[in-house]
Order: sequence, then structure tokens, then C-alpha cells
Amino acid sequence: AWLLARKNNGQFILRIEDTDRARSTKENEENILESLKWLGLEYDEFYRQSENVTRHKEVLNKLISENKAYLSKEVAKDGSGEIKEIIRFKNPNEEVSFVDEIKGEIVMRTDDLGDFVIAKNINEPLFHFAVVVDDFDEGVTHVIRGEDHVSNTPRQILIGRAIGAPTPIYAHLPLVLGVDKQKLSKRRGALAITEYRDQGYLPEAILNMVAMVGWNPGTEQELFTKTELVQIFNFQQVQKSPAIFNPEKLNWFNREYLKKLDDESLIIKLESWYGEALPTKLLPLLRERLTTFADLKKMKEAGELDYFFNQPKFTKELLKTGTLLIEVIRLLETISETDFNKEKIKELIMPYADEQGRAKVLWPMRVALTGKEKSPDPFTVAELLGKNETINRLNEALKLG
RNA sequence: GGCCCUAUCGUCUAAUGGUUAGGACGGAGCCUUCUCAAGGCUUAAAUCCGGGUUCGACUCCCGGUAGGGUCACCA
Repeated sequence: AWLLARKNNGQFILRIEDTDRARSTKENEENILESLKWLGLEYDEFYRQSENVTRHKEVLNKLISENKAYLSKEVAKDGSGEIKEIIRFKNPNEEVSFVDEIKGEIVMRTDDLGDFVIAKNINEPLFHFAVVVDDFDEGVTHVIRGEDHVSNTPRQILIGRAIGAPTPIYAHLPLVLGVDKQKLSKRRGALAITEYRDQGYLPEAILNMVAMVGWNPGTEQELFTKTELVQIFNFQQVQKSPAIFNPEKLNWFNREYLKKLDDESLIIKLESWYGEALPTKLLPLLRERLTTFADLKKMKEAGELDYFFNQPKFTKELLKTGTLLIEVIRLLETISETDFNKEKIKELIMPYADEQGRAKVLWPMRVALTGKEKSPDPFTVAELLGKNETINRLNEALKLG
């Protein structure tokens, strides 16, 4: 909806459908607001359905006086057994058809709906009714929503006709299903947008992923900025069948967007997610190794980054033989502190490593610096450790033999 | 079950009557390499089934089958 509104210079309206007071909470509303803000989907108008009850009541009364709706005394379905006066819509039992922008023409009989309920009482309108009144009042031209609303559309059209509202253009998007092929829901693997944020995903990745589920540009391009999506998104290439959400693909999108970040932006985002300052020098160890920001946390907790902060401990077995480190140290001593970068170090060490056998030189050098079986290459690590610390650690390793 | 929608690799999808059925994710293999990661290359993998229509069907029609949605005094 946001994409289409922006593309056509329309207004993106956010309306909180909170007519059911029992289910509508401040937390849920805030979560929606937070999610949209995080994704960068700014809205042009904001409404809360519950604030329109006076208007709903007015239309309800009008419908009743016009004999298009009626009060009905019935036993409450809430289990209380009380007799309550609900409001039913007088169903004209017509065949209703509409042209969905995505699915094409849809024809449905409405007689099996009966005289459906549109309000619990004069002060408590139900969703289907409130939506139609609000859409009318707010000048909604396009209703873009999930496929789960297709079968609700005829009754909303019927209500619209009864109140003299124009029928908006409908577009029903395919649903996103979980791996179990069921509609994504809280109980079945669905996460709130804010939870993806908390798991360390980038909003660009989420947005791109969501856009590509159920829609494609018709080309082989997969990475799109928000601006590009606005330009090329269209209904014609929206899929008609539901799509199963693939978390692996989301991870890929996230890695792609992580790659696009320069060092400065990456460290800023990483720090703000992680909640504490991080040395910029840490980046070479992180870049290419992160899928989401949460991996930083995992790596720290698993001790994978310890060697950056502390002198590593390791066994002679892991080091294998450290005797060749004497020459490594000698060579490194010749580099000035200011020139101590990985290119220079590599240039100096590689000839010696090639001469002695790379594994005999590079492995112990790397273990001496990291204490790890797996780590980034020794040149990268040496640079971020600095000349003194590097030589220090190599000397320590030498003592092991 | 009624009504509505849908059906191409495991997943997301391209191909709107004529292609060796293409791409991406994931998988496998190889290369690169001191290890890991990243990267590069290669590869396996699909038109749900049955009838039509047509010189020719992924594509059009019909029927099955399968999947999804919906049938609230929820949204």
C-alpha cells in the first residue's frame, strides 16, 4: 500500500482498527507505529477507528431509519445468556462482483451471509461496518490488503452501497505462509517486525524481502532500494498464490545490505544495536562474518573475539612448531609502527613463508596471535593488534617452543 | 463441508502457443587458501494428474487432485 501510494502520489493512510476494545491494546498500536517507522514507511494520515464511534452511531441510526438495518433482540453469544439488542444488516441477497487488481473478476453470492451483524449495539460497531464508513469518510480510493479478506469484500461492498459510498478499488495480495504451509501467525513462526529488528536485521533487508515475496520485477534484479521499489512495483506482477517465507533468503538479503555499508555506518549501526561502544578496529574481524547483528553477540559470547581484547592461551599442540617465529619477529621488527598494516606485513612475511612452507610459518603465527583454530588471517590480526602487541604475542608463543 | 482463489526445481520465481524451461536462496563439488569467513567457477533439481483445442502446449478449455483463504456479537 505504501509503495503504491508513493508511486501514484497518493496518500498512505494508517488507521488503527481498534473497535474491539478487548483485543486492542496500546502496546499493539505502538508496535505498529514503531515497525512502520523503523522500515521508513511514513504515513500521511492517521486515524483511530475507536475515535469515530459517534459517526458510526449516526450512520447506524440512518441505516435503521431507512430500514436497511434493524435491531434484533437475541441471546448474547458471550456465554452470559443475557438478551441483548444487536444490529443486523438487511441483506439484499444480491450477487456481488468486483474486479480485483490482482485476482481479476470475482463473483460471489451473498445470500449465504444472511442478515449479518454489523454492531454489537448502537455504540459498538463491528469491523466490517466501521471499515466501510471510515473508508468513505476518509476518501479511501484503494484498499490493498491480504487475501484473507477476499471473502469479506462482498459484504463490505453491500454495506458501502447501503450508505451510498463509492466502491473502492480492491487489491488482494497473496498471503505469506510459514514453512508448514499455514498462514503465518504468532503461534506458527511469525515474528513481529520489531522482533526482526531485535534479532539484528536491517530494515532495508526486511523491506526488500517482503517486497519480493509474492511479487517480482520481471527482471533478474533482486536488490532494490525503497526508491526503486516505488518506481517499479506494480499489481500485474503480483503472484496470485500464497508464498512460503524462506528465512534463509532473508539472511542472504541481510548479508547483502551489510556488505553495502561502509565502515563508519556499520560500526554506528552495530553499536546502536549492541548497546555499547565498539572499537572500529574490530570491523575486519566482523565484516563478511555477520549475517545479522546478533552474530556479534554470539561471537562474543562464544569467545571468538577474545584474542582481540586479551592475550590468548593455547597449547603447544595447537601451535605445532613455533621455532620459525624467530625470523617472523625479526622481519616484523623492521617495519615502523606507522607502516604496520596488513599489506606491508604480508609483503614481508610471504617470501619467508613460501620458502619455509606456508603452513609452517603462517599457522603458528596465526595461532600465536589468536589462540584459535579458526580465525581471520594473521596479517589482518597483526595489523589490528599493532606492532608491539603482535611481537609480544609471538615472543610468548616462542616460549612454548 | 459450502463459497472463493491458486498450482513451474526443496523455497521465492522467469518464460503471457514455438526456449537446451532462465535466475535467486539453500544443497553438492571444485578453485582460492595457513585455518575460518568471504569470493570465483561448476553442478543436481521443476512445468500436479487426465482429457481436449492446436502443426505445436508451462502457457488456452474441461475434469480430477492438492494447497490456501473464508464461513464470529474478532480484525
